[in-house]
Amino acid sequence: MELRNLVTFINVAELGSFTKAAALLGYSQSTVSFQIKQLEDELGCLLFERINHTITLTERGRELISYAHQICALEEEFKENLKEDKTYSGHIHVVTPDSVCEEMLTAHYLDFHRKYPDISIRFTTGDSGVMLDMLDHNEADVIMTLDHRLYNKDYIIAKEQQLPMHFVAASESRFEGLRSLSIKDIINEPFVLTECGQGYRRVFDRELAKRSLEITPVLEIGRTDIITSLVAESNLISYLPDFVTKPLIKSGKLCYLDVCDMNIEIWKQLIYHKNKWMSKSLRTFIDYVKREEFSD
Amino acid sequence: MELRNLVTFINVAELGSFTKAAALLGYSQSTVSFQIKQLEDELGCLLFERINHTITLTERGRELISYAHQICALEEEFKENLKEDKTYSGHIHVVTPDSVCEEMLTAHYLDFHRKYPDISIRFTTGDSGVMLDMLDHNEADVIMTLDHRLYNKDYIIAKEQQLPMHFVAASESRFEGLRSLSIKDIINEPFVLTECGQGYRRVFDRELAKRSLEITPVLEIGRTDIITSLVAESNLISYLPDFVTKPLIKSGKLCYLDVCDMNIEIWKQLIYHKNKWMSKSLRTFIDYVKREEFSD
DNA sequence: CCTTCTACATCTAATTTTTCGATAGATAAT
DNA sequence: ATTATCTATCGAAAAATTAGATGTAGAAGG
Repeated sequence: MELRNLVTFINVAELGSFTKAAALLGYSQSTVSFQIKQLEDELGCLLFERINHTITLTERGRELISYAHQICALEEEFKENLKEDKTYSGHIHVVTPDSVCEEMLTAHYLDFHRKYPDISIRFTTGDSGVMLDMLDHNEADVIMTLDHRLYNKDYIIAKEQQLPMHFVAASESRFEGLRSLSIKDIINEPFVLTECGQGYRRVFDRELAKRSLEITPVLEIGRTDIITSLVAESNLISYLPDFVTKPLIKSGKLCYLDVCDMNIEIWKQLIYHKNKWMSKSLRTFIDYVKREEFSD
Repeated sequence: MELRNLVTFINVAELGSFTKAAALLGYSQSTVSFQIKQLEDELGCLLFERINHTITLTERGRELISYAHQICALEEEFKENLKEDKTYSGHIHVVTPDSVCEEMLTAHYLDFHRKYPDISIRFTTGDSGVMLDMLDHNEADVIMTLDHRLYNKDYIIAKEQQLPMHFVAASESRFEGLRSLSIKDIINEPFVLTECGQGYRRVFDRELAKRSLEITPVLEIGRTDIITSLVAESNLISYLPDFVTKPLIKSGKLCYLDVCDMNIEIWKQLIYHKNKWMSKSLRTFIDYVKREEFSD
C-alpha cells in the first residue's frame, strides 16, 4: 500500500469517477484503473463496485477512505511543519574545558539566551581528547579547545585565537617586579596547575619535557577560579591563560612573572566536524560565539 | 513520500544502521541508502547525520519518526480491521413487490433478525421495471420479482419458482363448486386486481390481450391482503398467487375457480446483478431467503 | 431505433523507478 | 598493520508504473 495509490483512491471516491480522477491527477485513465486494482489486490477486497457506469464505494472502501484521509493528513501536516521557520529552535550540545565553560556561561550565556530564547544548549566539559572523540561520534555539536593549535581536515575551525599565558603569583610574592626570569628559576616553586593531561596543562608538560624538566604540582584542580584565588592568597604559583587571571591581575591581587624562556603557544579553537549538519540554530550559536567570545 | 520509504526510515532509525535495516528488510544496503536519500531529497532536509560510522537522527528526522509511526500504525490498523470477520454486519437493500414484502416481513424477518442481528436490512417496494433499474444502478442489492420468467445475462437468478395462481371468489359465491370454467365465463364479473403494470397483473393483462379480451377491474390496489379480505366478503373475484390466498382458502373463506383455459406462468425470482459484490452478509441473506422463502 | 458519447477494463509497449552488485572511501576493531 | 565494517555512489538489471490503443457496454440525444 503506497501513498500514491491512496491519493488516487481518495480522488476517485470523491469524484465518483476514474476518468475524472485521472484528469485531475494527471494520470491516464488506465493508470487509475490499475492503481485501484492494485489496492484491491493487496487488500484482498473490492473497494468500488462497478455496475454499468456507476462506481460505488463498498463497505471496505468506505472504511479505507477514512484511513486514507487520516494518513494523507499526517503527511501534509509533516510537510507543513517542515516549512515552518525553525531558525531559532533546536538543541545544541557544546563541550568545552572547565574554565571556558565557566567563562562563557557567566559572561555571555544570559545575553545569548535573551536573543535566542528558543535555542536550548547543553554545556558539558571534557578534555581535548574526549572532545574530539565526541565530535567524531556526533555526540557534541561543537567544542572549544584550549590546547596546542590543532589541524585536521575532518574538523572545521570556526574561529581560533592564540591565548597569551603567563606564570602568575600573588602580588606580594618575592617574584614581584623581578625581570627576565628563567623557567629554571621557578621550577622548584610550589605549583598549582590544572589537571594532568588536559588542554594547556598537557602542552605545558610537554614543553617542560623537551627541556628535560618536570613539575610536580602541589595541587591539581580543574577549576581555574579556585586556582587563581588560591595563588592570590599564598606563595603558590601557576601557569594560566590571561583571560583566567585578568580579573585578579587588574585588581592587583596577582602579578605576572617575567619568564622569558618559556613561550608556549596555546590556542583557543572553536571546532565542529566537517560533516556536521548546520542547523540554523547551530549556525547562530557558532556565529555568536565567534563574535562575542573572541572579541576580547 | 511513499510508505515503503517510511518503513525503511523507521527501521534505520531504530536499528541505528543502514546495513542492519537492509538485512532486516531484505534489501541491499545501497537500496536503503537510496531510499533514505529519496526521502531527504523530497523533504529537502537531512534526516540522518552521518559522521564517521555513526548515524544520528537530525531534529527533522526525529519529527518524521513520530509521523511515520502514526502513518504506519494507521495502515496496520486498517489491515487488521480487514481481517476481522465481517460476516454478519453490513447493510442490505432489498426491493420486492408489495405483497412479497409483507409476507417476508411477517413470516421470516424476526427469525432472520434473531439469527443475524448485525445485518441491517432496508426493504422497499417497487414494480419489476423499477427493481431492475435499481439493480442496474446498484441502488438495490437484491430484488424479488413476481412476474413472467425473466432471463438476462446481466442478472443472476439466485432462486426461482413458479407460482401457482388461481382466480378466487368468496366461498359462498355462485362459482363455488363449478367445474371447468372458461375465462369467458367470468370476464364480466367485477374484478379487484393489483395495480396496472405491476408484476403478475401485467402478465395477466397481456395474456388477456392475446385473446382479445380486457378486464376493467372495479378496484385496483397493490395491497393483496386487502384484496383477499374484500373478495372473501363480497361478490368480487380476483386473480392471485396461491401464497397470497392460502390463509383464506384454508379457513374456507375463499375458493378457487376452476378456470381451465387461462394458464399463466408467474415466477417468483430472487435476483441480483452479475457484478454485484457478494459481501458475506448479502450472501447470508440470499441463502436464507432461498432456504426459507422458497420452501413453501 | 440508431448513432454518438462516455466510462471502465484490459492488453501491450514504453518509460520510469527501484533494486542490486560492485566498488570506493574511510573508520573501527583486532 | 591488517581485516571488518559502514555508507555513498555508479552502472546495469529488474520491476513497477504509466500511457495509448482497443474493447465492451450503458447513457444520451436525436
